[in-house]
Amino acid sequence: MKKENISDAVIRRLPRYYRQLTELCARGVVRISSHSLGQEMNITASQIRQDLSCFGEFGQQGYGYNAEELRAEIGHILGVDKNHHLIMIGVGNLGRALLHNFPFSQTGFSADAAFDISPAAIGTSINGVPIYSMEALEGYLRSHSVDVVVLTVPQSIAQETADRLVRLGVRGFWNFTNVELSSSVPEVQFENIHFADSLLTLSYRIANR
Amino acid sequence: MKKENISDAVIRRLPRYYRQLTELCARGVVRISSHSLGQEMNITASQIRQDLSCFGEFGQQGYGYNAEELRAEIGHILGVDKNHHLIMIGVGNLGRALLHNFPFSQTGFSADAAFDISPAAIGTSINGVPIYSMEALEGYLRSHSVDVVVLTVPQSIAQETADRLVRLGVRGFWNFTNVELSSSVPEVQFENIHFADSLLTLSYRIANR
DNA sequence: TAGATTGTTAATCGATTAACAATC
DNA sequence: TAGATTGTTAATCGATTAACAATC
Repeated sequence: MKKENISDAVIRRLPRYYRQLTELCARGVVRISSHSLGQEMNITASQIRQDLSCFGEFGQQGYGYNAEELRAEIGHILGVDKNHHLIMIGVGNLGRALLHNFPFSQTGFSADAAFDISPAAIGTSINGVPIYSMEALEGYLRSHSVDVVVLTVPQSIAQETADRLVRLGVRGFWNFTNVELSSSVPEVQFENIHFADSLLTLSYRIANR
Repeated sequence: MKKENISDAVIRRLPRYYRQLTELCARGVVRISSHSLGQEMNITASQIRQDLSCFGEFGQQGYGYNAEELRAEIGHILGVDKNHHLIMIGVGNLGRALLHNFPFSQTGFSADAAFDISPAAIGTSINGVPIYSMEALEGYLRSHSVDVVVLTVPQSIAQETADRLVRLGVRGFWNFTNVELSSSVPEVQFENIHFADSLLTLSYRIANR
């Protein structure tokens, strides 16, 4: 029975399922039960079946799930088969690293452009992604559709940059600025990567294990 | 009343409290109640008081909390006043970006060394952090104490590298490899930054907002 | 058919929120 | 003192786990 409201915890497990199934498929596994998938992932079979039941019925009694099929279904739920358009604001070390290494296309995104204030960077491109000046932002967004902005700008201008982009119609932010961003426009989605928060939880755990 | 077992959810909120309090202190705020802190963070006052009560009593009835004091207490719980030693394995784009930009010292860590296989990189240093060859790892760990290893190596060698380090005594991993690592040594702690998982949850949300 | 495993309902567990006596 | 706010206990809510009828 499909659910209306799906909890954040469920959504955050979906990419893990997808990752595990991708690996199983690569290993040539054709068929997998919730029980054995759970064993591989350290999760109960119940939880897997509950999670999946939020989105539909993908298995078969007495058989389990077809790995390739389930992988495709979860990929579809996550949107890896979409062609989302993405731009990056701020091309420092981290931005460069992402443009060089992150598999945007495998996750359903096409990295179309980057923007920076550095005169040395403007006009060049990284891994095929052209870098424009920050002044070109308005013009670009008028003529291109952008689903997600990767924010890799300095903390000091993070919120104002986000506000500017929201005014231009952007509704999804992948936020690496370590600033808690917010917007008065309710449908705007922020996904934060807070490196420091992550390391601090590790710091706590190594001291209290 | 201090608690024995503290849930992961609580621990993951601590850095956010710390971050918010740091900002409040910078703004010159001296005194803060759980209620007003909660408003700023979109969290209930109850939850804040519950969370803090896991670690001690830091407030005063009728007054609230001294911002600077509470910040210091939470910082202490997280270990920002420790001098943890950290090394990095794999100095690609992402590793470089972290060495250049991440405020290790502000989080209680000293980045002591990095290791890579690239002959061009070995012998150089980044932001004062020397880069050694992977063969030097055993010797280094015999003579230096290392609390956390930042893993920024290719996926294909992630698990074997982790195993090698566990054998050498490492018990904390900050894992950027996008591989689900595990160890048979129970006290080993992994903290994962899975960029793709993060972006995929955003992909889901912009399609289902 | 018999065995296996699903999807779903019910039971349990844990985390969040509310309430309030204690007290600054 | 009166008002405010804590720390903590109790109530609620939601998420995880267990159970099981349905069925491949």
